[in-house]
Amino acid sequence: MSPSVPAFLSGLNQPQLEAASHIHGPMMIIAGAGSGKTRVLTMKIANMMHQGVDPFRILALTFTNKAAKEMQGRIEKLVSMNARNLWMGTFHSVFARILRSEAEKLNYPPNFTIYDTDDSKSLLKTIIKEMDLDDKVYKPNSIFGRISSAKNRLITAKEYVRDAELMEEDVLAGRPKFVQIFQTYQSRCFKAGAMDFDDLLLNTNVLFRDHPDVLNKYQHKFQYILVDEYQDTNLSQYLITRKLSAVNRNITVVGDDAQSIYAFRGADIQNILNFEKDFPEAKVIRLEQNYRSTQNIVDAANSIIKHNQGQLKKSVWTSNPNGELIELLKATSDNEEGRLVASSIFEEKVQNTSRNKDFAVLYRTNSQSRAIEEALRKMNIRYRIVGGLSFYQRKEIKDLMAYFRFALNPNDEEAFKRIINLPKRGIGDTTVAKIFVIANENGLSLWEVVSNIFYAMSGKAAGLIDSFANLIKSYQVIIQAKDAYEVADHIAKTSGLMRELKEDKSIEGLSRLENLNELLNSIKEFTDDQTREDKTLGAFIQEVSLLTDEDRNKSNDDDVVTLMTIHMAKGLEFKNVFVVGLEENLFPSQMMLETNEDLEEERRLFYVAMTRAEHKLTLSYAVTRYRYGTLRDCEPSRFLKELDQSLLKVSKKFVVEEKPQVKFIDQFKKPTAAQKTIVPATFNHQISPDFKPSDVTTLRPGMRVEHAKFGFGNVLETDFASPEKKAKIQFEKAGEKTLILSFAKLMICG
DNA sequence: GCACCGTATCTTTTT
DNA sequence: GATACGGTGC
Repeated sequence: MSPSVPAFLSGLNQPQLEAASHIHGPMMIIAGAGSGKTRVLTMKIANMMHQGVDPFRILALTFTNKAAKEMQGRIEKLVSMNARNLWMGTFHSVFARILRSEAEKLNYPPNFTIYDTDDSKSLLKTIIKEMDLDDKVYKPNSIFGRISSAKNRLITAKEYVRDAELMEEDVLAGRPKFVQIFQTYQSRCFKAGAMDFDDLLLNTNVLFRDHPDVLNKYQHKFQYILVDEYQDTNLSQYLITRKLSAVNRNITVVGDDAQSIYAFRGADIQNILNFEKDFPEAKVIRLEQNYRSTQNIVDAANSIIKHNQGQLKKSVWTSNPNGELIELLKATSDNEEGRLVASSIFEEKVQNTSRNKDFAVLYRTNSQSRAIEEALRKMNIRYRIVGGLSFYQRKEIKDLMAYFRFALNPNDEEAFKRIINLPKRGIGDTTVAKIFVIANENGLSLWEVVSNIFYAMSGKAAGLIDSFANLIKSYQVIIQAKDAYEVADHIAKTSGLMRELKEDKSIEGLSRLENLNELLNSIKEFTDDQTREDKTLGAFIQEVSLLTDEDRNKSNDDDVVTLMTIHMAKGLEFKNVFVVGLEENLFPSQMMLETNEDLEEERRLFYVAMTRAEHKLTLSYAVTRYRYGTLRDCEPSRFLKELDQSLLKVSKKFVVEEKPQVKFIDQFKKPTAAQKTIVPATFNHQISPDFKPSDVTTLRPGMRVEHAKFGFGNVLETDFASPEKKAKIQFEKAGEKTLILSFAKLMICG
């Protein structure tokens, strides 16, 4: 142990302490779910500073910018030092910053635009149209995916053309022109002074490859490098960290191969599996004690993940109490699933005085949020949806931002397309297409054409374009003189965007106007921040273009239920977690059933979802669900069968389908529970004290059984032939039911 | 050039 | 069920 162990490390367990106090040399921390990984990382950085390392020399790559900010705050408290000079953030934001200061080495303007996915796809669409290709064959979505995956493997358009194998693939796949699209896309981005998300990482690699002096500079600047969620790095990110740490070799990577869930965007689990090969002298630490979850939750999660092959050796355990069993809710429809979840939250809140923010509802796809939302709204439970359509993806926000972008970088083709005729100024698609043709044929930039339109065109359209160009020029003048808020406010008011929305009196129009005002407010906050040196609009755009929705959400302590995809939930924890939609073809996703690798990633995703829960985990599935606009039958997820059944408790809760108009009939049918449609109800079956589920394979017609929810009944028939083993049972009170035996807990009486 | 309407396609997940 | 696109009519 080093001579001076700071007091703040005293609360750590042995492996945690080892991880935090060992500063020099490479280290891999294999951190199981809930093992205090963030805490260790925070402590380790704090300890570095405590030992006298200049924060300016530390680079910490985190998964979200928000995580970075929080960590920074905690570090400052621990060492009572200013941690502002720490380089901390996501790969994308840190290297965007570096690329800006080195931009001219790559012949990019320092104020280059960052294209988001929408921009990229829209540009691809334009190119495909211009090339006169069939967009049924060349689908912008899949073209984008292929370009992205090439770039993440560090294959530029130039290299792609030279790769006979890749070209052959394209020919066989019926898209021989792919590489031309790739090349055009790349040169159009470059001409527009724009990088897409993948370019940020790719170009960092190019920068380091072609400019050894620059690489050398950063290798010496960043003497200590820490990478969180290392299992989710792709080749591009992996090479960046390996290059940067090659000199000092002070690299700490933290990760958990069991939580690798980003293969779809190029993450390579081999990066973490091979770390010891890259750094043979690496110290490896395993954090296996889970402090977050109850024994039952940890056991349940372990019972899932053990179905995967090829994991690093690691056994997550906990000394926490057993806690409650994992509850399983079965719903008849997606809407009922929502109501079951909402009423469970309601009940739990009443019984245990829980707060809204103790709950999270996690799902596989964003579209599942709607049913949950509706149910929560009806029960007056406040909630917040994280992700989905993020604030900065909303049309009105993108529109105003496009004005900002275009004024700052008038070669930004995507911004131009958005605003040239918005609000309507009589410049249609034909004219816009003409401008691009003129620019491309004469080797001129977009702005060169637009700002000198009379050299290229005449007539009414030319006049309209000219006045648009003059409007932008007037903005460019103001940008030089005023701060971000003043400029933004001016543009919002004079561009006509706000006027248009003010005239729209519909609910949507109102909320759009509100959103614009919210954007202006956040810009005001930006300029009011006293610690900020650069208050220009350009600085604002740069900061904002890499924020995720979660980063933006500052009102963290709002008392609301959180709704989000499992992907967004990574790294978070909640007292009560609901994982909904556990159905075949939804979770695991239909698209992930082809290969075993894909299926294993889905399983890891389920593992991540389960391990978010501290006290109570509830799973749910629906028997029918609306998909593609029609009601479809669903089968319970295979993951439910993989789960250790002894940890499962099939819920006694149920909700009656809403039938508002036929109440009086309901009263005869179900006198106890039918009126209140939303409040959870139970059959008043008093479960026997010695109730113990029997081995259901011995079940035969005529047997008398007890069910936890439905009470006593007689077996009418059994079906062991179909994959889902079922039994039809006549219950004394609950009526006739067909139960799936792998889920139903039945005790054979007598 | 633009507004309206019918049809097609879609849903994995995110920086 | 929602959006995005293409076609039609003004």
